[in-house]
Amino acid sequence: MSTGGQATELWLLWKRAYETTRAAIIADMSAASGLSESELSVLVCLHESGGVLRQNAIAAVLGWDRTRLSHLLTRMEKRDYVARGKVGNGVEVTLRPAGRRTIDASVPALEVSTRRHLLDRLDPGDATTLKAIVERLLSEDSR
Amino acid sequence: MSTGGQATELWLLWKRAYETTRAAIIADMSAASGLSESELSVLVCLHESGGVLRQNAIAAVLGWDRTRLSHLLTRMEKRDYVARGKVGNGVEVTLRPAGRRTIDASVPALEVSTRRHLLDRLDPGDATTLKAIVERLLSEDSR
DNA sequence: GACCCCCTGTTGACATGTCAACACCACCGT
DNA sequence: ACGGTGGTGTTGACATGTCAACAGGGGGTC
Repeated sequence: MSTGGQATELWLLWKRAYETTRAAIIADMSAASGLSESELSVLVCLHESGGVLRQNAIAAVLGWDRTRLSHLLTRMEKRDYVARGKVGNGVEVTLRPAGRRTIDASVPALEVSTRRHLLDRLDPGDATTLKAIVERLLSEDSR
Repeated sequence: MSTGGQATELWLLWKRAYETTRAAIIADMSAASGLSESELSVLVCLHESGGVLRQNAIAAVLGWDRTRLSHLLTRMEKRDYVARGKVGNGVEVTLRPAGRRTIDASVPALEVSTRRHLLDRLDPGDATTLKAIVERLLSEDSR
């Protein structure tokens, strides 16, 4: 039947589990706040940094392409979630009241949703192990 | 600094690790075969099932939306990777020679790539644990 | 058979992401 | 001051995904 090797098999399983979990969390968050996944990511970034960040820094934290962020911020600016201002070389992104209200409401909802779809489905030991594993994957960046 | 709870923190870490790994594997596979991630998924599905599947079944296996698959298959049909034929209620998707050649070449490349970016970065024990964890996430489908 | 309902898939409009080309500014050496 | 170079963002064309509306077959029930 399956001709995939060990590594492929693990990858496909991981992929499917991640995407299933992701879909569930996105659905929750979209219902709770009307935010898309990307918008939420950006707002969480800003929230955790006090509300102001260089566009550059956001892209780095999220591991995103500059272009993608630029397009997204253009859309978010229109909805008045954030403002952009030139700073020397680059651009500074600032959380605006509407964005702050939304993200303040979303952070607790996100914790509830991630707990329900992820943390509560794992044994306490597994949660610890999973965290260790992903941290190792992220740190061994001999990319 | 960060005001996220435990569950959110774990989720964001997992997300970042997954997306980083995914990007690396996609880059490899795109270079090796010219296939996009979605096309590869569909071809792997067909490959593992002997070359013929109901459109319905593909969507179920991949956990995809009907619409997405329909659009993608339309594009893949044009490139002659697959053919579609009506069967009773639904549609049967068949692997065509060009598609078969491509996937036959890609399966070994995928194993190499997933080994390099995922399996080899984990301790043997961690690999086993990760597999167990994702299988649990997938099976406890009290969705 | 006529009707109804569910399952399957398609279509078109729109949202989002990607890619390559470009514009701009800061810094550096001369 | 001048020109070069690298880092930063934007833009437009295109690829891909999502959503809601629709089309049509199968299998019930009467």
